Amino acid sequence: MEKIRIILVEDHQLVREAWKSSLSNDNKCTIVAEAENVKDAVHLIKMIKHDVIILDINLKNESGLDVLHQIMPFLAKPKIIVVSMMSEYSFVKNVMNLGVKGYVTKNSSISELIKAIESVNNGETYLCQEINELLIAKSLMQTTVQSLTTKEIAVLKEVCTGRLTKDIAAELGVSVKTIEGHKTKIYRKLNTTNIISLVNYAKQNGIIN
Amino acid sequence: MEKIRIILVEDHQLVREAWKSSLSNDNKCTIVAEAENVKDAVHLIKMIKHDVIILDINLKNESGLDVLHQIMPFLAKPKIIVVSMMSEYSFVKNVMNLGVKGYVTKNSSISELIKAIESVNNGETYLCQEINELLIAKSLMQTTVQSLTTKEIAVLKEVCTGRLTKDIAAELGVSVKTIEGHKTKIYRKLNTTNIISLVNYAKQNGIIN
DNA sequence: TAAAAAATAAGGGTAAATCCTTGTATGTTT
DNA sequence: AAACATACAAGGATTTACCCTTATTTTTTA
Repeated sequence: MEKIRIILVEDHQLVREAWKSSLSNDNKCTIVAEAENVKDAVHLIKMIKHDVIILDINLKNESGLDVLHQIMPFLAKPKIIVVSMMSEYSFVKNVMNLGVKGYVTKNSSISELIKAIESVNNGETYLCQEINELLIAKSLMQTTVQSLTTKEIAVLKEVCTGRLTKDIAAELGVSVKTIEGHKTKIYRKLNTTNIISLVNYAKQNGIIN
Repeated sequence: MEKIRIILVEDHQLVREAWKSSLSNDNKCTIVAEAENVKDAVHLIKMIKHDVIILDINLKNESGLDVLHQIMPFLAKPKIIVVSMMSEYSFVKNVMNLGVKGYVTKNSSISELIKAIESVNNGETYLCQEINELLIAKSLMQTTVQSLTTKEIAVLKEVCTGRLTKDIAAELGVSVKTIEGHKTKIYRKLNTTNIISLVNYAKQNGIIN
């Protein structure tokens, strides 16, 4: 039987080596390439024949999301498993909407990762236990946060850098009052009154990294 | 020859299992206990006979620093290796000052982790390549940030939660003007004018997690 | 396609944050 | 011990942020 060919994108060498040894023990798959940054990952994915991509989202100073955005247009039937520390609903949702087929948190076991590889390789979708439970809980509660508009997201991005309102206004070419209005709306939608929560929300939803 | 007995504190099962298999391949050490949260870690460290503790600092919703604070008073000659994503100078410095003997970033290789285990077990101190280079660079540059006072750190902690100045003032039992003064001083010392940088500094220096 | 509902833009008023300055206390150097 | 430096506390003045309201445009829905 053919082994499943895997490209591994993970910045921490310690973790990468460890996974490699665990996966090769399993004997059903083989790692054909490794990358620890966005540039290498995109290059290797385009060049090397593979079945499944395992992609860590939290790369050093970069985001695995960039890898997704850059490679998706080039792949016919992408079989991508995202491995992430994030287990927030909207973050998972956004990632899955990019066409990812598997989502495994770092709290999962090796056996779950292997299950994910096999499922995704067979064309199925796989979510780890933790995320499955999260989605069920979420669909039962339905306390969806009112989603932000394009302008609001643009403003939120700027706010999260710590810029002054007047500078954001200059940057986006509108009045200070307009930006303040957007901010008020953002605060109301996200049901908070402080920047820290805004930054956390932005991080959890992949608006910033 | 006796194997080195290791207690492993790491919240991500995926990483924990992977390390376990890598370390057992090495054949010089054996993992006698594992923990994935502060409470279990402290308990196991007190109860189980061991040589070296491998401690991940970034635990889910908790900090490995708490483990350090809680166990240090109970251990005679603690042989602790911290594994962390953090490679900021002052964070490393603070951790080492708590009596840690080894510091390995997650960018290191398995062989570095094994070297660290052997060194620390022999009573030596071990820093991984990355941190070694960092310390050398730092000692050459000497662009030390003016350190914060006790009050300033207390205020910074509160500021990082997003609380209003007047609430912080009430909490600490001083005037709003006093807290504002502290904030101005903090901004000046850290050479910035926005909260976001403050939060980043606080995170990097283990003031918040 | 007309009506309703948001999104965008901005003014006015108030609360909060920031900076500058002064005073007191505590600690350090020579 | 006197001179100096630094930490802490708080007042005054200005800037910035926040919320409420209104007008115009764009998008949804009936």
